[in-house]
Amino acid sequence: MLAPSIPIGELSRRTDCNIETIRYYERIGLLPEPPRRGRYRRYGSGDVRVLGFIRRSRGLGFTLQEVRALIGLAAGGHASCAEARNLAALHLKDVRSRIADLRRMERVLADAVRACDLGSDPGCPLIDALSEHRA
Amino acid sequence: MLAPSIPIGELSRRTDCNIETIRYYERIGLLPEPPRRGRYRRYGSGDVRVLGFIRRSRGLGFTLQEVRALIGLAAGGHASCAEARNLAALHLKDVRSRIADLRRMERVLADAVRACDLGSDPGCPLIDALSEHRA
DNA sequence: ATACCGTCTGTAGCCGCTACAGACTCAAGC
DNA sequence: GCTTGAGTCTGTAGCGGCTACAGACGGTAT
Repeated sequence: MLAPSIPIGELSRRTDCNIETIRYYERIGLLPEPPRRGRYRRYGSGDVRVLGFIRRSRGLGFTLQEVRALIGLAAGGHASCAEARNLAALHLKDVRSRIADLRRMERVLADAVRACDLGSDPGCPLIDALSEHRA
Repeated sequence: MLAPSIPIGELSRRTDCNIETIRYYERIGLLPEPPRRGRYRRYGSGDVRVLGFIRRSRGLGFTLQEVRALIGLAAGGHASCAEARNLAALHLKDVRSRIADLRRMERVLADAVRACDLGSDPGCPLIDALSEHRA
């Protein structure tokens, strides 16, 4: 095994992850503290893999807590698959409900913008919609 | 005009807005400081309307900055409609791009969960997808 | 009198970063 | 050797939009 030799800047470039974010992940214990050459952190290819894993998980919208769990499951054996699946399924539900929320917003906004463009309304359709109080 | 007589708890109930949030809005200058009876805030029906407006705007995903602008536009005359429309159109774009992001996540997650359920994979499809490094 | 609810202020926490300031290390060029 | 510049370091504070206390006080009902 080669001694870890990747400086933080290069890790940042390779994983497309901000340097500050890398240090943040270390601070909160998501990434292990790497060995140092003098005061400088030095990373190995394992760190590149782990950080890549984290970034891809984040890209799917998992919270850092969930990422923590996923890393644990990834380290564990085959048996973890069911747990990972459940975590993903739960998160998928959440993603879908957020999509539903956004779609509702989209519909109302699009309607309001369209009504504004038509200009047949005496007032402003958007402002009116926001002002109206119908429970 | 009646003297404002609605205590904060009732305003909270009427607008379905947390008491702490109401005070937060006041702190950041989104809601005006109401008159007080002793140390207690007293609100009027105008406040109910404004806070309702704020809550509905938030419900459409507008940021507090945008809400601030919308309130200004609502106070201004008819001429503000075009500006309000543009604000909404801009925000709509943002909502749509967030939907697109979430849909990408949804697709990947759903695929992974499905693959996990099939169980034909030697490893865990989700963990593998997160581990794989293909740029 | 006492219990209880409502309200008050002030502060700190949540998430996931991001953005500094100000110090240092190190290699290359002159 | 001396300077310059890029990279890195620590520590702290900020963002948005709340939310959650603690601990004090007010007003009403029993």
